[in-house]
Amino acid sequence: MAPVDRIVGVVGPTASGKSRLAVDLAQRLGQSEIVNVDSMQLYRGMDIGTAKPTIEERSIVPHHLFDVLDVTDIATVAEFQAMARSTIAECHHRGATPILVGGSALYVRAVFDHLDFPGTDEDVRERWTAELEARGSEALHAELARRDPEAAAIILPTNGRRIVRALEVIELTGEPFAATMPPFESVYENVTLIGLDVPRDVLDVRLADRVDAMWADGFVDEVRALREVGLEDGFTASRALGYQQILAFLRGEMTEDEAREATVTGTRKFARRQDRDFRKDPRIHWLQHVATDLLDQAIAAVGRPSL
RNA sequence: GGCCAGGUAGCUCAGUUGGUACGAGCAUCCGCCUGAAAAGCGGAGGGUCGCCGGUUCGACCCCGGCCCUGGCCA
Repeated sequence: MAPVDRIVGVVGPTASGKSRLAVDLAQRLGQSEIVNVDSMQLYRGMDIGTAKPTIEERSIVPHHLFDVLDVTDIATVAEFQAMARSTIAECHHRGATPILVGGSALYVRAVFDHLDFPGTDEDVRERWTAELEARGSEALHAELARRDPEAAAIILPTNGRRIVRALEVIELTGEPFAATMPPFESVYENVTLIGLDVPRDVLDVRLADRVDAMWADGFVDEVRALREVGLEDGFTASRALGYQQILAFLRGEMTEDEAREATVTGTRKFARRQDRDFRKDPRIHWLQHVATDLLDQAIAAVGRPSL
């Protein structure tokens, strides 16, 4: 009998084999369901470029939070946090173990950690964004220093986006903006986080091969089709790796080859950042992605929850 | 074979009338991140300035020779 309210998380850089391990784990554990924790796999139609599990793979084990947004929708952490937590609650309600899989570090933390996102307001943010464009980040930083010296001391004067968000929160809540991240402490009781460890040189080869494979699978056509339904207007979706570059190619801003190259280097950079981010989380049990007994190790780790 | 341009950081290139390389972008490594986290911001490491010889107090920069790359001419 599965422990009550157990949660498993599988994290790691892109192309490390998370999806595969998750399905294997689900089958071995039984009574398990997979929950996506990837900001771009949220989008309908973004399949090839996000390496989304196929429909067949998803038919083996229940999968949640895939294909829940249109490319014109804006993905936000706060909304994702709510969706993910209620999905976890639903899994537990039906006696299943949710296995969360994803590479978006902040999204992972938003699910597990004590993160409370202050609200947002389109008009307020637009106004500050306009101010940023008109006056520059230095001037806005000075403005922030007047309203919230502590936040201003932490946020760099060059980081326009954080300054705008801080000003927005201060205006909305009337309270100072907490400019630092909380410690790695879970809101849940029984969590096991498994990280897939892939040496960087190995990862580089896998990434390049995977981008080539995506191209061969019709990545460009996928983007072309999504462009017809408004991908370029999608604030977040249009920035996804590969999609961003192919859109530039379709606009004639670069050659197709340059787009592919840029996708490879962009993905490599992203994977390194994911790796660095996850390394900082002391709760993660790291397993070698090539271990022949990877699944056994993962099962063993689940037997010893992180917290 | 002759002429021209060029050989400076891993890559693409700036730069100095001779006085310890002012470098930049990309890459690499690292840090930050609370409603765009496949996004945004920042820091660091890294160069015997093609090779050999000469001139000079001193050369990456001047002179000679050589090697390599690209282009033009034959």
